Amino acid sequence: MTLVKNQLADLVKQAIQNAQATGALPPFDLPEVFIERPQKKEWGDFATSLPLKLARDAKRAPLQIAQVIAAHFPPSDAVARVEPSAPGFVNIVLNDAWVARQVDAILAEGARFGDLTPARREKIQVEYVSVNPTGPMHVGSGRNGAIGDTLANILVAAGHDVQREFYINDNGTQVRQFGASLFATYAQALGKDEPVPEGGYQGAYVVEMGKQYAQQYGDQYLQMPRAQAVRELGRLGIDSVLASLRATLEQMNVRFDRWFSERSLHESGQFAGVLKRLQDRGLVFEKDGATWFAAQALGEEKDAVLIRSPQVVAEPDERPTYLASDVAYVWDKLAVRQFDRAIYIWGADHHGDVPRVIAAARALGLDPARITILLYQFVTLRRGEQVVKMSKRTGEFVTLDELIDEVGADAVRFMLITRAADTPMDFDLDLAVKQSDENPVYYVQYAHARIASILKKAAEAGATGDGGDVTRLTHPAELELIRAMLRLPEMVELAASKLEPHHLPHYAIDLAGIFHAFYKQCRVVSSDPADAEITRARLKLVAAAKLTLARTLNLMGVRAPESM
RNA sequence: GCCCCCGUAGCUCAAUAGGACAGAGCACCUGCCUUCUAAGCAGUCGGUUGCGAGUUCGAGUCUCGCCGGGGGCGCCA
Repeated sequence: MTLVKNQLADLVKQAIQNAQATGALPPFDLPEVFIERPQKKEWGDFATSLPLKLARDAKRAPLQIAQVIAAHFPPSDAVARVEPSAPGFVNIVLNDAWVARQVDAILAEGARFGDLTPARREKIQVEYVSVNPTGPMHVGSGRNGAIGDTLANILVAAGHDVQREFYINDNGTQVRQFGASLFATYAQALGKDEPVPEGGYQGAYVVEMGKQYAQQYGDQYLQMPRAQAVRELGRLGIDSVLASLRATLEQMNVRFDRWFSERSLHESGQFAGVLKRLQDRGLVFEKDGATWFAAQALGEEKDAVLIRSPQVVAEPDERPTYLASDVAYVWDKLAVRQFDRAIYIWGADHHGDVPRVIAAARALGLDPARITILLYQFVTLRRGEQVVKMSKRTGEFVTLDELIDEVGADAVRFMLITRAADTPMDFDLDLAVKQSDENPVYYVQYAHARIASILKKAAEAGATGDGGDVTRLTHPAELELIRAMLRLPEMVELAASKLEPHHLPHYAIDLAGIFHAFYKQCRVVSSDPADAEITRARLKLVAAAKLTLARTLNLMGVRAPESM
């Protein structure tokens, strides 16, 4: 479907060219025409402030330019009126009959309504969550997953080839540390006096896991060399944590195409190859026994360590830093797997790492414009006035699972994507639970369920929308509903181009509200034979509305229930 | 000290590339269920967009300074 606003932009362009041809406007280069949605209904369905921007080049007063554009506007069956408006807007009002006919167009598109055809179909990777697999997820990672998965859905709708990936941090010190903590709780479960090491993982879940391993494997890990037991328990622990992360994420409808192991970057020699490339470009040096990336040579503030020195870290496989993996990973994404774009969803606490990854990409000869690192701000968890501090090391936090249990997966996911990513979120658990009944997500889902109920009632009465004449839809509430549905493709375009999923839930609330108002004013299923035609038309209308709501909910990863 | 993000109604947040009189939900108050789901509808109340300058025809949005909150500046992960 071509976006209405793109068609209108073309018409505005033609109007200006027509005016220039007749001499009503002087010649000048046409800037890109932006069509916007005005805030007030009186200002029409669409508007452009182009005359205000054109005033200088056209050497005319803005309002006069608006008048000229309106007077030279080419005829279109979609447009009823074009009105100049002070101080220099052109307001465009759609033709109601054309609007009504879009119901048939929407129904024809079916579940694909909202899909776009991009100017260029790109191969895009979205990498999200990627939380350390050493414990349960907290709400922050939930925000990551909700944003990433929704964004991936949006990019698919926008016509791109999207791959969803979870990067598993299964390399280096933390695996051993996690393993050492598990070894301790495991040994404790078998009656040994074995304290959890300094800086180890302390949570109750570590104790739980230790007990479970003791039950499952007996004392076999006490029989082998300690270092081996620690390593094996570490990997075992990561695998079982990953399985539970996956279960939690699936509850929220967050899914992945691939789980990518950090360790594989080192085992496959990928990192070694990338290091060689950097060395060939003279961007690697040795200092104090460590191997450094010469980021300063690329304009960064500081150089950064790629491989720690043996004096500091004894185990060879624990020497590569996070940056080392990040450098190999970005190479893998853009050069090996050849994604056109790689989108990373990171917590704001990693913002300091952004310049180094970008610098590394440049150093490897990759175009940094292909990389987007989307930072989302922290979620502050409160219970009333009290801030809930979270730390995986101390094991003190509210898990995402607990939150989902209390509030529900749909509500959690909806709340987490409703705020713009760069807005720090305040999440009051008391309020969230209290308000879960009145959460906007239920308002939207309720609209969908209501339509399902109407269609069920209609089916029972033997009424269908087949052959309905949608041009009978002339009630203001009907037309407003159709106009609202027509905004879905624009929302997809907006959210995809700006990588801002939060527009979707706001649109959903809007659309649901307009449906509820329609529902109050216009009865769909009527037993009066005189209403047969309007009933048919309205059944088409609500079918289209149901489809539009369902699509919007699906894009957000939220269920569209048939009943509530 | 330096760097990044944020500050909008009592609360949680929107505001599409700088556009028109800054909008929703929650909370509060007033009405509305004999007909398709009242998890609903209609309405009331609520603002010096943290403060002060600047750029612009036009600033919540851009620039500078200040105030407040969060985060980051390791051979941690």
